Amino acid sequence: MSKYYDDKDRFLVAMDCIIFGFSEGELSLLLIKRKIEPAKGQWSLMGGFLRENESIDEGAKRVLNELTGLENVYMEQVRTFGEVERDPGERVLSVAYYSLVKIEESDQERLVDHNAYWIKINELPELIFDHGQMVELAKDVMRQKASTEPIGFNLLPDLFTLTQLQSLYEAIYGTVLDKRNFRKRVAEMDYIVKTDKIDKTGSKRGASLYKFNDRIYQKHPIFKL
Amino acid sequence: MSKYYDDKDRFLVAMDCIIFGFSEGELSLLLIKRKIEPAKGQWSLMGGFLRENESIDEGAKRVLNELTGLENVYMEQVRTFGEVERDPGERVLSVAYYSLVKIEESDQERLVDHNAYWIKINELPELIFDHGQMVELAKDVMRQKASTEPIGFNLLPDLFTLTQLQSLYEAIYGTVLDKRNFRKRVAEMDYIVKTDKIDKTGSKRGASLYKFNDRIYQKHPIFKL
DNA sequence: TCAAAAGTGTTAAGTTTACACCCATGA
DNA sequence: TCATGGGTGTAAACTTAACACTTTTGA
Repeated sequence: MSKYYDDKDRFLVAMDCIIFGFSEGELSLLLIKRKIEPAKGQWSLMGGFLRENESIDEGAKRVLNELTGLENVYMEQVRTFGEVERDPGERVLSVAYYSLVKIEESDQERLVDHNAYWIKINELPELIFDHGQMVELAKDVMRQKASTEPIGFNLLPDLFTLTQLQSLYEAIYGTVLDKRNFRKRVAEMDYIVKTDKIDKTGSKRGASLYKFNDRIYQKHPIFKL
Repeated sequence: MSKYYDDKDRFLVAMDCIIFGFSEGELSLLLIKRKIEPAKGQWSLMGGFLRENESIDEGAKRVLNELTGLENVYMEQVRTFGEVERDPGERVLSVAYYSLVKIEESDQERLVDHNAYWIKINELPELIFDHGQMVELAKDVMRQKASTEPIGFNLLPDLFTLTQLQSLYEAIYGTVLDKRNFRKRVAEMDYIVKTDKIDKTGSKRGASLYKFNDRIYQKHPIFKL
């Protein structure tokens, strides 16, 4: 099998997932209270080991799917963590991925099985190993990406109000945005399309529901929020 | 040794280096014309395999040092490439790093030993495997970083003229910049310090030499070019 | 009828861009 | 003396930020 590289070291490779969700005006992460060694009882990211027959992107998707049951989720690699002693049990490289999911769509039973909970991003517990570092980096990378590409819609229902959209971006940036300026910019993006549906759950008056149209976006892929 | 992870697959892990240099107003990459299999005779990035006793950052530095003899070089991880068939010989994950070096400082003999050449970035040959993709991504990541953090100075001599600095950023962005606007912005960065030295090699009149003062930068780490 | 969220334009401030000439020197 | 790169300021265009009131409706 190995033609050229027989004498080289080989490594365990894990994928760890920073899973973002959005609800009640706040970003959350899906975290695991570990039921097994090592680090039993402590909080960690969902992770899993890479297999021979899959790419690391596929591996990350498999790990995410195992926990949430979700397919076709937005995922992006953050980077690989490779300190020698990062896992005290044994040397493991870990490729960190972040993903954006709609909280309501994840499979509740699987979350229970894995002892997983949505934790608000401003109330994160201490995490094992270097998972805290992974989360910090993932937040930076996600924020940067979300400001220039329309990935935020992955965190919202297919139909959303402008108030929800603004609240999402306020959570991502950690700032308060001006409603009129925000809506002015949204109005310039013709791929954020107003539907004739009204959401009555958020207010008595009701708010128009919008959707993101990727086909239109692809024609003029300019985004800035 | 392995306490928990006995049944998991293990992988060869390489570090591949996208090595940027700057001369004559152009960015170049240090590329290898391979003398060994696989892909003998083709162009590739400098790479090497990760060892048990080193972190991936250390591994990348070792690989860069082996080729150039340089230490303390600016390096940043780009991301990990992990398609199953990316190396047709055998499955290998590769962590791509880019580095910024001063061309004159690299050890000429080592370059010859490795069959390495500086190739202008607009004249790159086809590269093996997914190295072309790595280069494209590294360019994006480097450009982005160079626009918001003062890493470009790693490509210039310690003393440089404003014309050289402008020419560097023109090469990084692939655009022409306005001389007066450029100098206005440089003047606002008090960590780009004018020395009393004059460079006479670039013009008859002579141009003031400047240096980057990291101590001052750290006090107000704001950079934008 | 009133509380609560939805919706809507204008102006000032700040930032970015465009642009042209004189200077110093060595050949 | 002249060709070459070094060095300098201002005004217009554009972008961003600040700001407050009216509408609708269910309780």
